[in-house]
Amino acid sequence: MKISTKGRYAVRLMLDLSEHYTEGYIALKDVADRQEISKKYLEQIIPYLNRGQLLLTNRGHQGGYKLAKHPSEITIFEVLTCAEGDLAPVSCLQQGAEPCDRRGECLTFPIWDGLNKLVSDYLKGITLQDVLNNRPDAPEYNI
Amino acid sequence: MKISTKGRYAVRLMLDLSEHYTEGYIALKDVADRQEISKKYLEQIIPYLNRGQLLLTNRGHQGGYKLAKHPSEITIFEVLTCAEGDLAPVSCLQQGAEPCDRRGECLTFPIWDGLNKLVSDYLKGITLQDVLNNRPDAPEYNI
DNA sequence: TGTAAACTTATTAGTTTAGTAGGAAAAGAA
DNA sequence: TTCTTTTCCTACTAAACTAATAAGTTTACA
Repeated sequence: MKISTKGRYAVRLMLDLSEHYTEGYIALKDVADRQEISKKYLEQIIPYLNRGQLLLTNRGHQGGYKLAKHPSEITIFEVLTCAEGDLAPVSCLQQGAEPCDRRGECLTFPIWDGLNKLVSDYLKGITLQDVLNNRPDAPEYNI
Repeated sequence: MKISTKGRYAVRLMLDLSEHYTEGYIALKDVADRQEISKKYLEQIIPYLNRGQLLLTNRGHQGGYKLAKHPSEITIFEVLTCAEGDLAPVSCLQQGAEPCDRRGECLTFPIWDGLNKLVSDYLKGITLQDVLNNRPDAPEYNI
């Protein structure tokens, strides 16, 4: 039931971009320095977030990344599923999975199904903005 | 966020023993046959459940396993934590973990903390008996 | 003494994790 | 044009984990 560094770093990257949302395109180097994460490793996580259309990119000099939507419009669920893939606790619950042979007699299916819904709903209920607002030093009004 | 076969098989093993709770000691071979799980693999999962004092054992001829408590007194949470270890989604939330260097400034901690509580409470709220009662053909009163 | 069961330890092929490494392509600046 | 700074892309790797299989030991009933 662990979340890998890929997912956790993706969330931290997106939160860092949220904190600097008004500052235009942010170089990955700056995020890596602030978050103390290997820039080379972050570079590998970026494509997953791009595939989910969560980022805007500028290449070359003064280039960098910017959130494709306002922090209040991006949920932790979106970020995690982009980075980690389907969050379903068992493979038979994954999007497009064909039902397993034991499905009819499977006593455990409802357990995992319930767990999946619970986790998904929880993570869908938290936006990047929500996390920022929850900072110890959060201003009363953000952005 | 996957649950491994170790955890899933542990739950199925415990549910199988729940279904035959009144029949004394059940040989692992029978569970393995019914559940279509390698008996040799189940043998390796047993020690985890034993460490959690979830099972009673009889060795030798006519031996087998039996739940140490009534199915209504064993939760899915207990079974999963025995088999899989701490279910916390991030290592800094694990039992006895020392707080990480970035704890003070970590924006993501509350996310994982909330997720951990949510999942734990959900799984603690489901007993083996609850799962049996939820069977399509469940009798009105069990055991 | 035979047999059926639990118990123990070792091995293994394959996959995943968490990176590191090296360079190509783009684009603005000098 | 050339330099520099950035993203982008592919390959590689050590270590750990997963999901078993295998071989044999111990226990205890018949």
